[in-house]
Amino acid sequence: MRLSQSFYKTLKEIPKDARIPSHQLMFRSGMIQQLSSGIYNYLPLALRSIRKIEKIIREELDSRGCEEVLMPAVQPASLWQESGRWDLYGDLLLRFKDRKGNDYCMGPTHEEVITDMVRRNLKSWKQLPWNLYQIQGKFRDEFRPRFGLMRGREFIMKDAYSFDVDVESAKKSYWKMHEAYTAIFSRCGVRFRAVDAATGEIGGDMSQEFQVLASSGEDLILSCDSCNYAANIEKAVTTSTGGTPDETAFKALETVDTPGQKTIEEVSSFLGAEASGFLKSLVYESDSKPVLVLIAGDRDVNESKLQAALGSGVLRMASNTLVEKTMGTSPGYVGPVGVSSEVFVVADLSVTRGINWISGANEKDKHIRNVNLRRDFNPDKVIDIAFAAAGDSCPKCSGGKLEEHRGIEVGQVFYLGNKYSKMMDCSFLDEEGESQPAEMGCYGIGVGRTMAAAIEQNHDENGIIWPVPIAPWEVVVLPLQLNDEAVVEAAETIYESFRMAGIDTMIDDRNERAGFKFKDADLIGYPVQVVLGGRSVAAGNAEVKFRESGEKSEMPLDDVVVVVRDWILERRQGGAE
RNA sequence: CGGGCUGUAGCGCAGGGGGAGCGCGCCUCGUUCGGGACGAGGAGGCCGUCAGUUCAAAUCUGACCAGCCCGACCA
Repeated sequence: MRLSQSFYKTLKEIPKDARIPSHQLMFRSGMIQQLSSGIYNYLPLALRSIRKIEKIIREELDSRGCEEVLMPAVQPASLWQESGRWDLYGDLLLRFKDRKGNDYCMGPTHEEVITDMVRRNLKSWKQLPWNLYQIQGKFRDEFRPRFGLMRGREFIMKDAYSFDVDVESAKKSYWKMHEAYTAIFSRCGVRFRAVDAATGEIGGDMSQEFQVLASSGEDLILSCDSCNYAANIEKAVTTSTGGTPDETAFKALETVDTPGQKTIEEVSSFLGAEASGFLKSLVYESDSKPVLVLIAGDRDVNESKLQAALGSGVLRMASNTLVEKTMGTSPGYVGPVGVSSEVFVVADLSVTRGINWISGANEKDKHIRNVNLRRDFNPDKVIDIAFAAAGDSCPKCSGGKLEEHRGIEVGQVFYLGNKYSKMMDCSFLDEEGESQPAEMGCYGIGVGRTMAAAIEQNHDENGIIWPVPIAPWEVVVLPLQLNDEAVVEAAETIYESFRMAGIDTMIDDRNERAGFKFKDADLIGYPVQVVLGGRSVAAGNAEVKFRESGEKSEMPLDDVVVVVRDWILERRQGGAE
């Protein structure tokens, strides 16, 4: 392609709405432009990269026996009513009516449609397993779109769904997709980790996210410094830290006045005690029933763990009114001692680690010292409901400590079970002639987000540094003096040779000054720049610059194509560390 | 959905009751030509929309719309 004819425009200044590097660079390099909040045009540069990511996905999935389909972006409400999600999905679902007044939505995901599609065709166990995927635009009316393609409302997603005869083979399908994802992201040239993930409303306990490591990531992940354990903080397990507390060291309960001191911070400084010695007592409302939650003062409640532990549908912090009604005091003075047996009490494992806690006294302006498990309160459940944190012991190996990283979730694999197949009657006859619901899995990859994450991870102050496998163009040829015939001829010859060699090549044939072209080339991030300047060409040479290392080398014009081609071919298959 | 901010040329911004401006970008000419050149000339805006106040509104008031930030939420 000739840059002089290309539909693109670079900007020197950073648009004010772009906050993170990938967004700024995609904007500045002319890859994307915003049409509306969270909705973008993909210009040629961006689309080329996206197509490459899609090609990698297709190759890895097709070679593992998956088949591509394409489902509609617009979906009838009836299917969503059947699965029960028409009411559950909330405002994230963009709904509208057609001319006849029937309800529709823009598909935010395709479990319903695929389940419907499969059930029309599935008769016998002999047909399975199936694994169907598509690459589709999805729409989710995000509360807060941000960071460009990182969290848009309309976005390109690869979603796949597996259908198996039983749990065992469904898990095989799951791990096969896990393997495919590992191959895909390696080939895209990003540094990533597969981490245990929370399963949200769908339930089940088998799900992993593929997280690209980047400081701007929205997700917090924890990984062990000595084994392969890694999990999203939403999911990361904490373990009990102590043995049996020494009951002989229990001291007598003592009520203290703490006028106006409500938060752990306030009370701890008022009493001169560490936050870790406090028993934080929170009242939640789980499916309209109050639950008292106890946790060490230096820990935070992980609501997704709590929700899973309680098996609740809707979980939220109780209103002040409900707290008063349940505990007889306002938030700030709530504690576990003397709680009505009507109230369900859940304690985090951290509560077992210490003795002589300080907690609220269930009386305004008063706290109690020396509160002890079993002697003074008996939780109905003691279970891991805390957020894990950096420095915690690894739940999987002995001696390992957890480290914290930020990540961008680019993919998730999910074992679904038979929730949808049961709800929507997607079943087959097994070997005994019995009707069985299919065991399902679903698997997503954010295609645009993967591209953004790659930029987030691979850039410097001058611009993007594309990994070769997903670079829009692999090489740019830069003739520096268009009025120098030898330069132009050398550039055109090399450009043609690259094209013949199957290298994706751009030639910057614009009549611009050298510095201008260099800046643009660095910004757009071509992995290789072949620079043809008057002096070098006169000496029979070209200069080759590698974007990532910044390394430049002068070489004979005749060698350029072979050297650069070999360098590119070595890297096309990706394989980040 | 709560709290906050912003809408003036393609981008970044200044102005703040009576002439619509600056930088970058764009067009023409000349000089320049290896890290976003310089000079001269030029094109480009219903100052987000609608209403109100006023002799007069980009400017004041109100409503609405849009975008952004913080929070809550999230496959």
